[in-house]
Formats: sequence, structure tokens, C-alpha cells
Amino acid sequence: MSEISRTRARGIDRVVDVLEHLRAVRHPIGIGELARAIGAPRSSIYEIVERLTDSGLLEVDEQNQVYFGPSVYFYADAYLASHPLFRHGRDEAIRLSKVTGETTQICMLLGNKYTVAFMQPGSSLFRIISETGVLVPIPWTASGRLLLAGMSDDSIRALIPPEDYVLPDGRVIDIKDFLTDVAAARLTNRTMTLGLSDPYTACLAAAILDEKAHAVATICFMVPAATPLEKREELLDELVAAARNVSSRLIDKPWAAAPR
Amino acid sequence: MSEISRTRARGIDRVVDVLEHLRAVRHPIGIGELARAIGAPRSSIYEIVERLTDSGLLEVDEQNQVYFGPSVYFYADAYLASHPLFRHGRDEAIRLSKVTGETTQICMLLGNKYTVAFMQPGSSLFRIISETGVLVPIPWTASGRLLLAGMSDDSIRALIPPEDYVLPDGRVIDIKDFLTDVAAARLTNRTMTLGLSDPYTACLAAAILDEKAHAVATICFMVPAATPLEKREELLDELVAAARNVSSRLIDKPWAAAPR
DNA sequence: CGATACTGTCCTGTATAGCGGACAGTGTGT
DNA sequence: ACACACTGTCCGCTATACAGGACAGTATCG
Repeated sequence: MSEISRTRARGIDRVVDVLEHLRAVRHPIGIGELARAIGAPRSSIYEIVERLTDSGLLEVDEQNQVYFGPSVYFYADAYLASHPLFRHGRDEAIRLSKVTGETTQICMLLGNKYTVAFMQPGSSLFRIISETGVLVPIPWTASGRLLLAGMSDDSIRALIPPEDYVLPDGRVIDIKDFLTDVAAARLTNRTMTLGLSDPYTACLAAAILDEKAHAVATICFMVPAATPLEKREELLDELVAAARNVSSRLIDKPWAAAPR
Repeated sequence: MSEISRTRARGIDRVVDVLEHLRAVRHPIGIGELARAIGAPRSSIYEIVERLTDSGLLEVDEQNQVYFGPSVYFYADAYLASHPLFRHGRDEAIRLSKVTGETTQICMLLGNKYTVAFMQPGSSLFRIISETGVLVPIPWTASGRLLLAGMSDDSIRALIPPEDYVLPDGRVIDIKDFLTDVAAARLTNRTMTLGLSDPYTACLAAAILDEKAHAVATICFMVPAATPLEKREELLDELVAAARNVSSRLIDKPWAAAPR
């Protein structure tokens, strides 16, 4: 995750490493274990954890396990308030999930990975594929192809590390094929993949665009692969409509008339 | 906010100051302005902002205004998932707001301040008193009294800075009176204040308790001060029931059977 | 026009933050 | 009983992160 440098690391980098690690493990963790996991000296991490606990960014429970603290909640609240994308995207996802009964997600890129930003489970009993916030290689997903639509082939090659083209089952995606997929997604603004990251799941997605027509997120359904094609096309139409809906609401500047 | 020390500051402290300042202003802000606001050298802040932007903790828009980045959202998502308090508290607040038509809030302490963690506006047109995440002196609020119920008088004195006893209109709350209020709240687990932070608003609150019977949050209504006492008592009963409801669900360990 | 106030980048010296390691305490296995 | 693996605290050395300022560029003002 961090640089391989063997030299003394900065406090800031340690902080980032700590937070990223907690996100990755998604569990409270002992301070010593945390230090080991991110390859940092224990003394440094003890210090940092104390400082961040004081500020509420982290929290230490009665067994001295470290995890995120209340401050991140308030920071996120402010973040969400400034991003209509999330507010409206969530609303649409919840609505679609109710109307169609399918599991609906809002997805986005985070650095060079793909992640689920929000998920609303459907009414049918259907297992959850991936948790919110877990980072996944972009080529593993239908949405990932849509989210790259705004980029040139060269920058896509630069962005995605080679190992990300290897699927969980060992198959390797050809980069040329992938770029072709992206180009196709660019034109239609919709993708449908079958058994990509998971053999029994089809993923349907439509892109949410910002004012410059860049894909900033996708809204998608996770449906059983056995779902008839006609039904899937129908669902995809719903997604495209919903995405357009959200996109159109992003044009209003969020804090244009805000007080100083 | 930070120490008054004139010496060189740590990177970590700068990071915390930056995040806290963004929370306080609740707006994207220029880098130079940010540096000035927290009393830090510009060069340091440029550096830090760049680093934090890379990690997604901050975001810089096209006008080079800095604000929270997507990472905080995912950290908060993890935080919420590990805190049943928030999930259940939110649900209850939304339900109460629907049932009663009143503005409902979940409130908690953050360091030595009081803050609204979640707010669900009521059906009636009623102005919003305070935004989510804004820090308010504890003595200004009804909920604050409940939230201190687990502490001794001495630790309360140590916690709250003297200036926090001065109300916005200039009146000063006597510390003894305040401690008496807290003691009363401790017994009944409910508070009602009239025109404390605002002359036309009554605040009704009940405490949500953790497994050790410490108040970890409150659930409260903001109603017009003119609301008849009988009606207010009725609403308070609802709050107490809701709080008990949430409290009882906090006893289950959130990640007891979680996978490694 | 010059004056003032920004902004973003780059450089250099030194106060100090982070590292490594020692230490005592606790628990668990044999 | 000992060995081993922890944990949390403390301390001194030194590589370096931070502060401070210089710099060029841009914008607004009268």
C-alpha cells in the first residue's frame, strides 16, 4: 500500500496507512497488530493512535482495540452534504430497489480501484457480493468499464496495474478486449456483464454523468445470471433512466449561493 | 483549537487542524485561506493537502478549493457499521419524525462539546436550529445535561471550559445550578428545556444508554416553545420509549461473531 | 501606471519527530 | 518451572519534515 522505502516514514504517511488499513480490515484491531500490519514501529503507532484518538478520528475500546472514531462520521456528513451525487444517488438506489426488488448499488472509482459506495439490498434473498468500501480491481466489474469512459486508452493503461487484469478464478483479461469494452460502454452508457467476478451473477450498470459528461459513478443491479435477457434489458432501461435522473440534478452547483 | 505553542508543529497536528477546520466551516476553502485560518505556514499546508488529496481524504476542485474527499465517506461507513447506536438511532429518529411530525435529532458529545449527529426534519414547517456536526457548548442544551449524567461533578467541572456557560444572549449559567440539572437528569433520564439556546424553541430529550448504563447519545425533539405542556410530556414519553428501544439493542455485541 | 494581495513552487537550515531498542508486566503453553 | 509472545511505556540519537522566505505569475484596485 505505501512505498517500499526502508527509511523513516512521515507521520502523515503513517496516519494514512493506519486509516487505509482499518478500512481494509473493517474491524477493530490491536495497536501492536496494527503496527505489524502496516510495517511500522510499534512506538510510532502507539503515539499516532493516541493523538488521533484525542481528536476523535480513531476510537479505542475497552480491550484497546483501535477503530474509526466519531469524527470520521461528521467529516463524511459534511462531504455528503456537499455532494448531491451521493444524496440523489442514494435516493434513486433505494427507490429502484423498492420498485424492482433487486439489489441496487452506487459504485465509483477510488484511485485506481473500483468500490461500492452504497448498497440497497433487494427484497429477494440474494447473497451480497461485495461489501461497501472494499476496493476491487476495475476490470473485474461492469461498472468499472463505464467509469473509465471519460479516459483515453493511454491513461487507462497507465492507471490500471497489470495484476488487476487477472480475475479471481485465474483467467486473464486481454487489455485490448478491455479497452474495446470501455469504448463500447462510452457509446451506449450501459453495460451488462455475466459471470465476471462471480459465475452466478450478472451485473447491469448505467453511468451517472457530471456537468462535463464525465462518469462520476454508476448505478447498478446485481441479478442472478439466470435472469432472462429480456428482463435484464428491461432493468437496464430502468437504470439508464435513473442515472439520467441523477445526472440532471448534478448540474445545479451544490454551494453556489452558500453563505461565507 | 490547537496549542498556543509558537514552535514548529507536527504534521499530524496540522492534519487534524485541517480536518477540524473544514468541519467547522463546512465549505470548500482555498489552500492559502486554510493555512491562514489554522495559523500554519502556507508551504506546509500545500504539502499536506497534496498528500491527503492523493489518499482521498481531501479533494481539490477545479478552482483549487479544498474539502473532504471520498475516503472519509468510506471510513464513516465502516464506523457506522460497527456502531449499532447510529443505525438504530437513525431508524428510530426517522420513525418518530414520521409518527409525531416533529423534528427529531440524535445528539452526542464530541470531546467537550455537544453536537447533532443526525437530524430528521418534521412535517411541520419549522426552522432548523443547528446543523449536523456543528459543535455547541454542552450547557446550552437539554441533551447535554443528560449526556453528562454518567460523570462526577468534578470531572464535569474539568471538562467544560468556563466560557461555555455563557449563553448566546449573554446570560451566564451558574455552575451549581447546572450540576443540579445534571443530577436531576441522572434520576429521570429525561430533560425538557425552554428557550435555552433559542427563545422560541423547547428541547425534549431522553438518553440512550450503553451496556454500562452510560449515556452515549440522546434522542430529542425540537418543538415550538408554545407547545402545551401536556403535549410536551406526551412527546417526552415517546422519546423515552424510543431511547429504551435503542438502548436495549446496543447490548448485542456488534462484531462478536465477525470473521477474521 | 504602480501598489497591493493574492497564488503556487522551490529551496535551505535546524528543531524535533520518529525509530529502535530496552524494560517491566501479563498471559498462555508445556 | 521455563520459554515464548505478547503488551504498554520510556528514552536518547539523528535523519528529516517543517518553517520561513524568496520567487515568478496573476488579479484587482485607484
